[in-house]
Amino acid sequence: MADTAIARRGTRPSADATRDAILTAALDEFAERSFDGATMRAIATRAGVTQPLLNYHFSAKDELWRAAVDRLFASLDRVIAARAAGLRGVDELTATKLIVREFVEFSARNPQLHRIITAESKTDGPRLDWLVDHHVRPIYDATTNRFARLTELGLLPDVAPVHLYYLLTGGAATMFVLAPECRRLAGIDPFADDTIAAHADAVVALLFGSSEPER
Amino acid sequence: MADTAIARRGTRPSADATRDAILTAALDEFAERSFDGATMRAIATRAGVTQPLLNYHFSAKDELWRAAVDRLFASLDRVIAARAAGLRGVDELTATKLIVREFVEFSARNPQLHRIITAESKTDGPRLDWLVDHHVRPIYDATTNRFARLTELGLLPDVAPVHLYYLLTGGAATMFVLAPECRRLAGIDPFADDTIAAHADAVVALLFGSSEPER
DNA sequence: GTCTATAATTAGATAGAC
DNA sequence: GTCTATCTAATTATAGAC
Repeated sequence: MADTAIARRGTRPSADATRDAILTAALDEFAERSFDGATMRAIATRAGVTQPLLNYHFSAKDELWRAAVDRLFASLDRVIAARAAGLRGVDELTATKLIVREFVEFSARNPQLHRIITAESKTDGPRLDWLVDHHVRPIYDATTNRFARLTELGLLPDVAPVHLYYLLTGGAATMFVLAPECRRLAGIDPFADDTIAAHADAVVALLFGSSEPER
Repeated sequence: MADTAIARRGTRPSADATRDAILTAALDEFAERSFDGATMRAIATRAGVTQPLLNYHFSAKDELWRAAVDRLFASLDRVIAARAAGLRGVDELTATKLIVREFVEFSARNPQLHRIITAESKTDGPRLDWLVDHHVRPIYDATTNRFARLTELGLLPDVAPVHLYYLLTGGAATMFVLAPECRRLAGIDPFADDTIAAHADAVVALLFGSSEPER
């Protein structure tokens, strides 16, 4: 991050803000319409600039996609690392429950994360290769290692970690990924604070069999 | 189904088989690449016909999409109805566990179902309207009514049905929707028979707290 | 019914002025 | 850095022969 700031020294003052606006617009468009459905023109309009300017800041559509995804995962990593750092000394089961809650909350505040993962992970291709190698694998390894330790301690049902991983990520994120559907079906706003908290309660209760949320 | 057969009486013998091949190809393409990413040419090639023939059988791209989705949901409805019919007289908890297992199995054998739902339910639009009105709402209502009854009997944790619905559908389907990712991360084939069975076990165990699969 | 050929539209990317 | 104008390629859909 310091690197890029240094690398971009000498650019005009507005450039960084423009780059940022483009990345935000790109993330939303890619998440809502998937890679093929998102057009460079739509992203430009959403960012309040003209379309060729995107090709000035990012040489091609898929480079823009990678930059937007990088920023999103950096945000996730920052949030989870900060939460974990505040839990040193706490027993592993309680720490895991609280990290899971943080993950549910992040999934709700940033539905783009799982929308993009889902869109790209359905089919093999260069974007999936990149996504797994650069971002998903470290998260998967850390999560399944944690589950394996808890299962060994008898604190989780004896289920292979890969199943727990997809139960957790799918169960936590789907209501927010499918927010427009959820609004129609249930008549509720999944992004309301109390709905997010209730969903976090439900995820933790089903995974760990506890009905008492801890904070 | 009898209706369409009657309505199409008089067509040449090969027409029905061609229509069917097109629908199968369309479902796979739409599921893998989403609506915008799927091209009529790719569908035609996969079906072994030329592109303009799709516009002969289906007037436009989104009519083809609807026809393919209709056939898939008809298959789901048939499978679940058959399973439920075989469970008359069985107590509701056991029946629900077995229907959930059937649903997990169907999600594995037909990952197109949740791939298409996910792609379309991220954004409001005419295809989501149609999808919810014609297919998802009846399933949602039946599922949440069942959950509400079981919760009232104390057989499910006291969690609002909408949360259970998204925990179930997301938890059951995600591993199969993201099969290419899962292969890379865990090095396993999620579509292997024993993996599907293990995932069904895990879903039932976490939802209903039972570790003994029933059949 | 199914094909070949093609029209009309829209996409991503580049050239060049300011 | 950001714009206007435009190129090339690819898309859906239609016309018309067989």
